[in-house]
Amino acid sequence: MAVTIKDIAKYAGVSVTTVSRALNGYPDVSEETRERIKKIAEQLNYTPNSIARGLVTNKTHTVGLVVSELIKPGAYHPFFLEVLAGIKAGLRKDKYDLILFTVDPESQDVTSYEKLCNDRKVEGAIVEGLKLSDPYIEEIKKTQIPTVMIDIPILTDKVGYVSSDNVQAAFEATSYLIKLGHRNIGFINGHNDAAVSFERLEGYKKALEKNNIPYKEEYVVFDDFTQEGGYNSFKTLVFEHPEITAVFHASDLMAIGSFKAAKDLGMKVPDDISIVGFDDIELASLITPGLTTVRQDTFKMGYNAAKHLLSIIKGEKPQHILIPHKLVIRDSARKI
Amino acid sequence: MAVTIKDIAKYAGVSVTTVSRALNGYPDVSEETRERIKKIAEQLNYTPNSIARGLVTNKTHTVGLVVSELIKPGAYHPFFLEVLAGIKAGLRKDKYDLILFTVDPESQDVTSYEKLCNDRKVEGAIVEGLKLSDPYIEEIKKTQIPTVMIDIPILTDKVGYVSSDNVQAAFEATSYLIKLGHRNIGFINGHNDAAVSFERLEGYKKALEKNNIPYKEEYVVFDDFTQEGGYNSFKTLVFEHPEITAVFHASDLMAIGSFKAAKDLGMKVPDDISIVGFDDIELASLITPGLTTVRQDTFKMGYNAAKHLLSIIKGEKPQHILIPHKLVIRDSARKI
DNA sequence: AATTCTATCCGAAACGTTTTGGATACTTTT
DNA sequence: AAAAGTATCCAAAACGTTTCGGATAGAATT
Repeated sequence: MAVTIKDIAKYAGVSVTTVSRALNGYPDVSEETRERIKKIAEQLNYTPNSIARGLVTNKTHTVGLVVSELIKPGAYHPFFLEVLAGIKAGLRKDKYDLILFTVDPESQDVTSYEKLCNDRKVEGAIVEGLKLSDPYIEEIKKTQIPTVMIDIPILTDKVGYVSSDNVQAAFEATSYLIKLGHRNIGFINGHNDAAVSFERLEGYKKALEKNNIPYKEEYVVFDDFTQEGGYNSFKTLVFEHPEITAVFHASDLMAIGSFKAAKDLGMKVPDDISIVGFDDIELASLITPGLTTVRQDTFKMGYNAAKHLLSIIKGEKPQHILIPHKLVIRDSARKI
Repeated sequence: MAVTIKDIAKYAGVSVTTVSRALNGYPDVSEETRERIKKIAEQLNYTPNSIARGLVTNKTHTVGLVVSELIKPGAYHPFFLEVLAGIKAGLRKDKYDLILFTVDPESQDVTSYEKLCNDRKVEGAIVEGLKLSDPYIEEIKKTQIPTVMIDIPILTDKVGYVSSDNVQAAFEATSYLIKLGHRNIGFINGHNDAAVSFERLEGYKKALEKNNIPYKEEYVVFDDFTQEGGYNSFKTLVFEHPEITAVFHASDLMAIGSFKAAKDLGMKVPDDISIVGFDDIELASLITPGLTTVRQDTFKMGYNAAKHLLSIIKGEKPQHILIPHKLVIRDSARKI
C-alpha cells in the first residue's frame, strides 16, 4: 500500500503535524528536524495524497477545458491542437492539471456548466467552440466559477476572454484586397451562431467604408465554417455576382472550399478571382497557389487563456485579452 | 457553501448513513425513505463531493492521457485530434474523466510514469507518441498501473496496446504498386525510434518477397515522419536511384514532402513517379493529385484504447487490439 | 528567584463521504 | 410464551491530509 504521512511520522519519531509542517515549509519546525523528515520521505518514496489534500484545502489544482462538439464527426476544430498545446504550456509552471470536458448541446446527458465543473471540482475552466445559442452561454454570464472564453466575448466579475482582434484582422485583409485594386469584394462569412462572424463582418464593412466603396449586403453570404460551406457559397456568390473579383472568407476551410468550387467552375485562382482566408491553418501553405490569409496565433491564444484563468483563480479581475494576428501574403490574391 | 450529505440528513430527519445508502442504492433502506431522501437531495441541488468520495473509495473515475512532445513546436501529431475524440467517446458511457499529461523526455521536470499517475490518482492511462528510446518505455513494461499504448507494442499483465496492422497495411500498399506494374519501389520510412517504422518495413519487404522482387536495402531511407523528412529523402532517393518509379511512405506528411520535392525536381506525380502514403490525414485528399494512401481509423484507435483501458481497470486481461485499415486509392499512383 | 517570552514540538478536529458493525422493533417460528 | 429471524435504521471509524489551539522546555527580562 502507498506510503502515507503517518508512516513518515513513525519513521521520524515525530507527529503527523510535524511531518506536514516540515514538508510544507512552515517556519515552526527546526532545520534539523525538517531535513531529517525530508530525507526519510525521499527514502520511503512518499508523495502526498492529492485526494486527501484536496478534501482539506478544497482545491484540486485542476482546471477544465470545455470543448463543444469535439466528438461530432466533421466538426470544425482546425486549430484545436495548437490551442491545447498552448493551454498546457500556460499551465505548466503553476503545475495545474487539465481535464478535458467534451459537451454537445444536443446530447441528452449534458449537464449544466456549474454542475460539470463542480462535479469534478475543477478550480476554473477554459471554454472553446461554443455557439452563441448554446445554453451554457447564458449560464456562464452569471457563473461564479473562474472562466476564460476563447473567441466568445463575455466579461464579468469571474469571466474573461481571449481572442484575436477579429475586426482589425478582417479590416486588414479586406484593405489588402482593396489595395490590390479590387472593388467588388465578396465575403463568405461564418454562420451567425458565432461571435467572430459578426466581428469579421464589421471589419470587412469598415474597410469598404474607409475606401468609399459601398457595402453591398448581397455580396455577403453566411454559411458553416467548412469546406462545404465555402464551396456552396462560392458557387452562389459568383453565379449571382460575376462582377466580383475577390472573395474574403471567415475561415481557411471555407477558402479552400472556394478553391475547389472555382476549379469546378473552370476559374483560376488568382487569375480569375482572388481568394483570401482566415486562420492560417496548415493547409493554407500547402495548397496551390498558397493561400493568402490572416494568421491567428492559436498557440498563444491557448497559452494566454491558461495564464489568464490562473490569474482569475487567484483573484485578479477578468479582462479581454487580444492576441496579435498577421496578414500572411502568399499567392492566392493578385493585383488587378 | 455547497450542500453536503449532512444537510440532506438534517432535512430528511435521518442519519448520514441512511442518506448515503439511499442515494447509492443499498437495499436496506425502505422505499419510502429512499424516495423522500432523493426528493430532498434534488430540491437542495445536492451533488456528492467527488474528492471526499475518492478519499474513501480510493477511486477517482479519472484516467490520464500521456502525450509526448505535444507542446514541442513542429512535433508530429497529425491525427491526435481524432484519437482524442475517440478516447472521449470511449470513456463517455462509463463517465470517466480524462486528464491530459504532456511529457517531454528532455524536459528537466519530467517525472516518472508511476509518479505522474500516482500524483494525480488516475486509475489508468493511455500513452501516445512515445519514442522507443523514451525512458517511460522500460518503466511501463513493469508498471502495475492499467495502461494502454497506442502504436507501441507492449503487452504485460497490466499493459495492452492498440494499433493498425502496420505489417499488413504496408504489405497491401506495396502490393498495390506492384500490381500497377512497378518493380523498382522505394520506401521512405520513419525514424527508427518508432515501432511502426519496423512494422511497415516488414510489410514492404514481405510484398516484394511475395512477388519475387529482390529487396534492396539502398531503396529504403529512414527519416523523420515530417514533410522535411520526406522532401530530403525523396531527393536523395531519386538522385541515387533514377530507376525507381514509385515510392511508398511511412506517413502522409512524408509523402507530401516528396510531392514538393518532385515538383522542385521538375517531376510530375504520377506521370514520372508514383507516390503512396500512410495515415490518410485530411491533407491527403486535398492535394493535387489526391494521395493514394493507407487510411488508419484514428477515431476508432482512440475509442478502442479507451474501452480497453476501462476493461483492464476492471481486471480483464490486456491484449493487442488491431484496428482495421483501408487502402484509399486516389490519383498519385499510376500503372506503368 | 520569579515572571514573561519564544522556539519547537503535538493532539485532535475537520474536510465529506463510505462502510462496518450494531440497535431495535416487529414478524415468524417453535 | 419464548426464541429466532429480518427489515430498517444509526454511531462511529476510516480515508490522508491540513491546521487550530495548545504544551513544554529553555531563554530572556524584571
